[in-house]
Amino acid sequence: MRKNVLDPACPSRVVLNRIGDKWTLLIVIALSDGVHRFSELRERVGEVTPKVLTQTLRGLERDGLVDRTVYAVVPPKVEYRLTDLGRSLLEPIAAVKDWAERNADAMLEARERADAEA
Amino acid sequence: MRKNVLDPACPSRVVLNRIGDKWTLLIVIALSDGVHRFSELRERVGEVTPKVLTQTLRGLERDGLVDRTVYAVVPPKVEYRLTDLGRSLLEPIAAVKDWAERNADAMLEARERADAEA
DNA sequence: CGGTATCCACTGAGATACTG
DNA sequence: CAGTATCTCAGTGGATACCG
Repeated sequence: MRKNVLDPACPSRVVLNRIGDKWTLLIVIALSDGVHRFSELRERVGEVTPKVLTQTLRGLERDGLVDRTVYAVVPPKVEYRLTDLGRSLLEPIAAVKDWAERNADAMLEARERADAEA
Repeated sequence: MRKNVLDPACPSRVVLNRIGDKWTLLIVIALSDGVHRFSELRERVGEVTPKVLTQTLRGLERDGLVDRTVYAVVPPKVEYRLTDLGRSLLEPIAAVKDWAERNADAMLEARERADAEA
C-alpha cells in the first residue's frame, strides 16, 4: 500500500514533524553550501540561541541528516555537514524556500487585506 | 537584494512559519485534489480536532491560500478549495511529501540506530 | 453540518549564566 | 570554541462539551 502523509500512523508523518519545527529547515538550508562550524551556523541562522541550535543539530544527527565531526584540538573545533540523506532533502526544501522567497509578499498582502476588512 | 530565509527579518520567514505548523501542510495536501467540505477534511486528515482544523483553515484563508464558500442552506454546507496562490504552493509541497514518503523509513532506521548505541 | 467555548497540558523556545 | 545547566514562559495544540 502506498504511503500517505494524511494517515497519522504513517512514518512519513515523522518527517513532517521534523521539518515542521521552527529551525530545522533553516539549518539544513544554512548547511546547503557545505561544511560549517557551530558558531558559523549561529551567525548564519539569524537569532537562534545556542541551546536551540544544539537541540536541532542533535535531532538532525539522530535522524541521519547531519554529520558531526569533533576535532580533538584546543580550542575545540566541530564541523557539521549534511549526509547523503540530508543532501537529498535539500532538493524539496529548496523548492519550498524558493516558493517562500517568491510568494512571501503576496501572502503578506493577502493577510493585510484580510485583516483590514475585519 | 535577494531574499534570504536565514534572515529573521525577511518576509519569507513568515511563510516558513505558516508551513511549519503541525497541520497546514497536511491540510493543503488534503485539498490538493479539489474541493472539500469541513467534515471531509476532518476524515481525510487523521486525528485533527475540529478546533484545530478551523484554526488552520482560518489561517490559510487569511493568507490567501484557501477559499471558503458558505452556502445558505439547511443543513449548512461549506466548501474549501485552494486559491491560485495555494495551488502554486502545491508543487514545492508535493516535493516534500514525496521525499517524506520515500525516505521516512531511512530516517527512522537512522534514528533507531542512533538510539541503540546510546 | 460546521463549527464555538472553555479549559488544560505540554513542549518548544528564550534568557542567562556557566564550563571543559 | 562549543557547548551545558537552569529556569521560565507563551503559544500551540488537545479534550470535551455545547450551539445555530
